[in-house]
Amino acid sequence: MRVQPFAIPKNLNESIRIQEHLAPGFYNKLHQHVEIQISYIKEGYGNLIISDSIHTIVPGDIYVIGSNNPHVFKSAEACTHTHMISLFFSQNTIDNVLKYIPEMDTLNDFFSKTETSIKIISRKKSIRNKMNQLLESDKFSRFILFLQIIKKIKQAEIHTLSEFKYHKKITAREGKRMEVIFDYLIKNFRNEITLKTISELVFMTPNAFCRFFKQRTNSTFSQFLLQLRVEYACQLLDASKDIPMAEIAEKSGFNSISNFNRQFRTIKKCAPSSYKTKA
DNA sequence: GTTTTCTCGTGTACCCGTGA
DNA sequence: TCACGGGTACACGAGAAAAC
Repeated sequence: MRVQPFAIPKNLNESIRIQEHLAPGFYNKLHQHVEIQISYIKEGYGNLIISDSIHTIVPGDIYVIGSNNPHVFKSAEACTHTHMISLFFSQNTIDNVLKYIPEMDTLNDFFSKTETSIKIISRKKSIRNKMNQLLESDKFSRFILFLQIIKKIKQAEIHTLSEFKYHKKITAREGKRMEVIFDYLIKNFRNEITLKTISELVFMTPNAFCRFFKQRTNSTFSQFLLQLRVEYACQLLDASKDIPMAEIAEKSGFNSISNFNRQFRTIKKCAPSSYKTKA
């Protein structure tokens, strides 16, 4: 999962870029780009890994990915169809609007919300409608819709996905390592993974690996693995109320139900049984 | 069946040295 | 200067057992 220094293809005569993604799976390469990204998941499910955090994605979700935040949308194994509408724009676009049109100053603090990446909690229906309209609109209408979407996001209740900001540019070499690490973790999190195994995979000593991983993700290897397992357990709990807790623990990669209970409570601030009741 | 407590082994952080 | 390795202390994760 090399962190691609991704360049969003954009014509010189447009300040925003609309992208419709229709494929069996999401674009699964870890990447980062200067442009802010607003994405509406129409179909498909899996996980969004962003900086130091992992989140379950389901149809209807809307995300704002901050500038240069390394991220990847990973489809679930059983997911065979994905549909996502994304909007890309640079901070300059809004700065220019604000500079010349004083009436737009209500958008002034938009960037305070998008310094990091966020998930939209409220006003999703109207944002979804406008994202859908973007596909059939001409350039002028698109820009108006873009401003309306920004305004809706500014008013919406949000959930911050990650507070962590990695200020340095991730190099190709680092990216290649992260690619190997994330791929291995995502494919094997249900099994036992030792620090020795994963550090050998990227030709590092356990000490060097711990430091490398922490510096790039603000999360320790075991914390990250734990998040992956708990998110997967939540998906299982959401999917069925009938699976016994011990089976969910085992399927999520926990060797004991006691450890599963404790770790779940640490991450989700509630016991697995109460999460199941709420789901 | 689920949650909590206790104990032991391992992962992590820190300091310092080395080499590119 | 930066990335990485070695050594080491300690925090914390994981499993067993008990309690609910």
